[in-house]
Amino acid sequence: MTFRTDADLGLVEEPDAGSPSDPLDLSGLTSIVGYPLRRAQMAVFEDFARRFAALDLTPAQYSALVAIGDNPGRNQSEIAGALGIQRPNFVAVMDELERRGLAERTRSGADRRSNAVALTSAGRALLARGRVEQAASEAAIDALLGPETRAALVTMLLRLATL
Amino acid sequence: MTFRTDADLGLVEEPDAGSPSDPLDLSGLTSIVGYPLRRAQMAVFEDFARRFAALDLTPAQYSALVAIGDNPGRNQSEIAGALGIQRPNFVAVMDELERRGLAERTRSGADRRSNAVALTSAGRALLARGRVEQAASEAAIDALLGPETRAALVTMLLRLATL
DNA sequence: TATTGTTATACTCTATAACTATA
DNA sequence: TATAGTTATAGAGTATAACAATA
Repeated sequence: MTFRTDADLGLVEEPDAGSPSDPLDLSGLTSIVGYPLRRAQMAVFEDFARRFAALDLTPAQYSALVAIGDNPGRNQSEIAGALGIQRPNFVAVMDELERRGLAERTRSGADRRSNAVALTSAGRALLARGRVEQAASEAAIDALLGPETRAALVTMLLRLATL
Repeated sequence: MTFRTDADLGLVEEPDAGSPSDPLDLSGLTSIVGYPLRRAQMAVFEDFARRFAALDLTPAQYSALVAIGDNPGRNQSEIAGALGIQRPNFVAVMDELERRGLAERTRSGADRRSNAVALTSAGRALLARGRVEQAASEAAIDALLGPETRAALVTMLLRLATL
């Protein structure tokens, strides 16, 4: 397995910049991890928004569905903490999921301060549709990078997240 | 060169989650590019904020300094477009850089609608200090991933940004 | 006293419409 | 009419303080 390590992939200018003038020199930015990281995240999240528009799910909502579905019975703080979402901000996420009948909060018997959260059958059904969309998104990235490189990228990003 | 492709790097729970309970199963998220991408960006941008606090520069401000410094005489729209920043939002960035005496707008003679932008000597000096901080940041990532893997990561991210 | 869920709030980032002055 | 810069504004996303209920 080989990786091209020369920075110039013809990405010196935006695809949607619009201006027909000479491309700018962004070599001072494209080589420093943080900048390509931001640009890649913008592209992937735009792709996510397109694919999940029909399901009306934001990244935060989808990640909550996955986390709750794979960890039923946990409380809000645990789910929010694992997702890196502040507890106060997760309240609105749960409010919306509950309003749409996708998830439920039930006052825990053991500790009546906490809400055990779980998916409804509608939530599980929507999550299943989301996983199909997500698989298509990964397939598109596989087509762009190759499956091995995509897997290596995920490993690198998870390690980078420990910085 | 080899890359570990197994997903589990012990990243199933947040370092700062605080809760001493069982770690949650986030395997449904950590394998799908978008989620590790977001977490990595959060970590790298927090690192950036720490390193650049003394220089009082946000990522957007630093990227603007680099882009202007490497492309003197271009106009605002070209710089903003290349950075993926909406033109209206770039006005405030330039306002602040100009207020701090780091950059200047000069009405172009050829087309008096446009502002040619350039760094002042103070801007060039601060940019030089920023590049030193940035090099230290890259060195920290090198220490975490290894230099070859870091370079491969940058290449992958630039390609992913074309999705 | 500490913790869970919650409210309120503020601050940043981002996106769009519309204005002005130039072309 | 079209474009560069600008203003105003609205919507996300994210962060902290403080409160009520419970432990």
